[in-house]
Amino acid sequence: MKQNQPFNPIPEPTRAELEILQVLWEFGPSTVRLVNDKLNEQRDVNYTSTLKQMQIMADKGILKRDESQMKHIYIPVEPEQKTKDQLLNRFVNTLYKGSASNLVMQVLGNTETSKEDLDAIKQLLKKLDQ
Amino acid sequence: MKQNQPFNPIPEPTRAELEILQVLWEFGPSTVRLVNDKLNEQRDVNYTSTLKQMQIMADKGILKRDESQMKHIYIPVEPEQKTKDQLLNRFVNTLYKGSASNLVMQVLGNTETSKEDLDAIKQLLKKLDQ
DNA sequence: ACAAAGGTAGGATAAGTTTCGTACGAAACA
DNA sequence: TGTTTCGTACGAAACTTATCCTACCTTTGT
Repeated sequence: MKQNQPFNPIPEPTRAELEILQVLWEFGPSTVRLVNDKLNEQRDVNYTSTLKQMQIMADKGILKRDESQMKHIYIPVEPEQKTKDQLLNRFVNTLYKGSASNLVMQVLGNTETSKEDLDAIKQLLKKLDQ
Repeated sequence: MKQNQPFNPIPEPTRAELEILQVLWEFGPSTVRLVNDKLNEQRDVNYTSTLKQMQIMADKGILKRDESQMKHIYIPVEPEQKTKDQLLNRFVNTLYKGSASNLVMQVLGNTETSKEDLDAIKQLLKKLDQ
């Protein structure tokens, strides 16, 4: 199997890939079995589908894997936050002309947000003020 | 050409479809020619590609069109805000476990936001406080 | 030792997306 | 009036995404 295209940037994860990343982010480096079990708590997926998907992600350089055991362990190459930043940036750029505050305003305007959350946001704003 | 599947919900726009929607949102109901010209300010696209794409969007029910003139006029079926809400919701759900404030906090933490924007956000927060 | 269970690898396939070539009609114009 | 320009329609092709079947190997347990 081909591995890591080292000179190309890691591509953005697709929808199914994102599902897998969520599991890895939550549970840390994992086997295909664990990931597949978690996915099946939400919807039916065949084991080999998850396997194939994770192999492809390794090919693309999204995941690396430890093959020292028979049960390979998969690990995201990029940290969770970096990937989320990347996705958030594209989202803001394409939908809000790159203006993060436009996005924030829509979020605050259109969803109910808990009091604690609002407080946390206010606090962060204060901190940013200096 | 098949039109409007009236009983199915309008699907989320794909990436290329979103590009087209952006133009229509900015310039209002438009011809394929105009949309294609705008797209070509950013990247090379063949006219018939844009045409085909917009025809497909009409098929899916994302766009409707006025065929009374030879140059058909395409119009988004859903208002801009509704489509953006939809996309935002999916984004928040898949990346931030549905917590809008998680998203907001990341945005505020990770990008430079202008003073005016921050003020606007603070004001909105105040308003939400009541 | 052998069967069952669980693992990886590698197609194959189906569906969706994106792009564009070709055909052909309508309008503009020389 | 004839040609060039501009428009739509249709189909094909290339690519991507997602899923799963089959083959085959390794481990486990009887």
